[in-house]
Amino acid sequence: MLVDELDVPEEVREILRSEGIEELYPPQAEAVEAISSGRNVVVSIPTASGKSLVGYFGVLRAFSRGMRSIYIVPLRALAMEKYEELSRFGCIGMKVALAIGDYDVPPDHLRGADVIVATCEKVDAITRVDPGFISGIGVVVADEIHLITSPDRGPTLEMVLSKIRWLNPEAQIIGLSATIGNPEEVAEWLNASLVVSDFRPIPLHLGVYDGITLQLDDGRAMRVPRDRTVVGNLVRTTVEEGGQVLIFVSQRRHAESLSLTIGRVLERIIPEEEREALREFAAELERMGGLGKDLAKRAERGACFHHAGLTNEMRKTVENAFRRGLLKVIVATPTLAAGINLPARVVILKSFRRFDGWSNQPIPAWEVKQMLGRAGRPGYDPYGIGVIVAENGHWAEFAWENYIFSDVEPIESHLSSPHALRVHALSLIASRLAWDMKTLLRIFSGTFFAHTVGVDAMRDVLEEVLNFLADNGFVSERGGKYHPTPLGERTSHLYLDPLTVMYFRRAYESDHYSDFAVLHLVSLTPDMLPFRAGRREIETLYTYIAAERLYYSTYEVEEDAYFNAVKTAAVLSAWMDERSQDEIKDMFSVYPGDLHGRVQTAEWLIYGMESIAGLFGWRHAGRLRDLRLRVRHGVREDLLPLIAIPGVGRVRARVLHNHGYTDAARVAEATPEEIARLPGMGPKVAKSIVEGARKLVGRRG
DNA sequence: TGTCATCCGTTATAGACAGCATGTC
DNA sequence: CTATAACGGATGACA
Repeated sequence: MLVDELDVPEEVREILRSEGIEELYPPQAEAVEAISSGRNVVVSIPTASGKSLVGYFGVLRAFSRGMRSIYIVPLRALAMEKYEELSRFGCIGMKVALAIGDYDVPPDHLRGADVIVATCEKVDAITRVDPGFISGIGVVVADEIHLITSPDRGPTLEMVLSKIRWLNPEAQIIGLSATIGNPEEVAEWLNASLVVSDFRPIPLHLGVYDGITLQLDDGRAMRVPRDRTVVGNLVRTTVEEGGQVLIFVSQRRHAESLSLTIGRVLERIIPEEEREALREFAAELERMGGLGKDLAKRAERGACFHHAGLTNEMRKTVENAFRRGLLKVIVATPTLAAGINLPARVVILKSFRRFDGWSNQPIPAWEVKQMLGRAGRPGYDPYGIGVIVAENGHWAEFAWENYIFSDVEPIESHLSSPHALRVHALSLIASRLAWDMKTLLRIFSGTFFAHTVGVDAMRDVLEEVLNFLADNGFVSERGGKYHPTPLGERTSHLYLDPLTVMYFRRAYESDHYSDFAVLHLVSLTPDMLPFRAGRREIETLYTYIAAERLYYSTYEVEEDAYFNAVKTAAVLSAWMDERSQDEIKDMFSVYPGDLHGRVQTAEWLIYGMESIAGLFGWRHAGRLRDLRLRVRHGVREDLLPLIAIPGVGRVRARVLHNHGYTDAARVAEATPEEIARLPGMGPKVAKSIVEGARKLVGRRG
């Protein structure tokens, strides 16, 4: 099918042609045809074979027929990517909105949008507050629908789709998936046409490297001597031929050390004219400080590491340099596997076993396919090569058998877990979509779980969960009918796990207050992933326990969890004590990216705690606001009056404070020239800060 | 007695969604 | 195929 035949506005066809797309790939064409029938569609095709375009077609077709659509993705970074790509079609008058935790567009903005790109949790949150929202939606694209199989987040995706079908059976569902073992089951569940294909626009060769021979699945074999890093020569050959390499490892430390050693391999083969650009790029990273320096050291030689400990800025910088072809190698942890689109000619899976808390387990085949599937850069590479590194003959055989010559696992639902049912049963009752066992089961019977396992299998857990919710005041029960209590309603709207609220209650029932105790409490809840306290660290953490009166004692909680929460609270305290990211890394071995993530979670939970405290008439509720702002901005108490000024964060606020500008009013009285004389403030910044302060003070009256 | 090499036991291990109201250095 | 690499303390050789 040619782009010219595509049933979309001519402007859209022009945009596609301008990107070099003249003709659809066969599976794309098949999917487009299926979507045009108006039926639900499940598309299961390999990574990097143009799935997004299929989703975009669904969205565009909806728009041209006057319907609104939702594009559901699993990651915020993906949401931004899709948002940007869809925004290109703005010329046809289609309004695109982005709805994710951080960048929430106000609901009335969402109402005016034709397409909403959102994470599945966000869609869930919207339907909780306003179930009627769904009725105006014509098309729902569920990208990466295989994520249903994820134990922690899969149930949400499954419930979101089930709720949409329940509330709006007319909505067309388009499920996009990488290759999975049981696409038929998914299609059956959604009553959808199925498009399955293993077509790849750029041929992909898979192989296994044992340190001696690179054996490919088409029979070719090459002798590649191993170097100290095992894969050094593989990398060198590829880069010499003008390709780029993506290496996946299972530990951050490995990513950092391997990228350093690989750099020595590259050093000799990168031409002089590229080195200058690399030095510039390294200087850019260097300026970011901390980890940026580690990156810079490697960047000069054309290799970098990539993991979730990096700040978003560093991640994006590294990704862009790779995309521009400047960076030759990225050594990454699985962050990059499921994330944004970043192909390379050669993808090497350096270690396919990952520690799961018990032992080093082989990772599932679908993850391996997702990583290796990134091999082959459209427009640059004639082919892609995906290499699995095996330490010995045994593991080589394992790789061939389980990863190359075998099908990927079927996806399965984990909706019947107590955690998932607790959260989703409450949300259904809170949004008044269900009010008794019968109505709950009716909605749950539309889920993938019910389709594959049967709804009866969740009955017992559901009953337990309902008792839990009733016993603890989240719902009230009379004659088998459940009503949400104000507590249940707040819990659901705040998107909190009821168990988290059970932890909050310990504080509400206490007359005691301390910032540290609240941080510890928040870190104990199931909604926070705490930092891990090392064996050695625990000793030092006793200092905090001795100095602070916490809401829980060591005897009430599992020991590890207890100390992890103490460490998390200690890190957040250090952040609020205006320690720099470098200091925090030295003190606690916590990376900036991780810190930022926990800060955000803590802020959300403190907000939740603050907003529920009223229901319990907690005397100390008011103190949570200051704590939340301090966590958010990473400042001591005395800076709170300053960080309200636009353009002022923890650093500038401290500078202002040190020079006698202790609140917004004093800043407002200053002249921009005075402020500009302070260290680190340019005339431009000074002007905007003073203006911001004046506006702020003026608004207060 | 001080320094360095080696051995051996110990230790740590990937990722990332959500509320609300607006903007870091 | 039951991890494993890096780290840190202890020990011992040697000057």
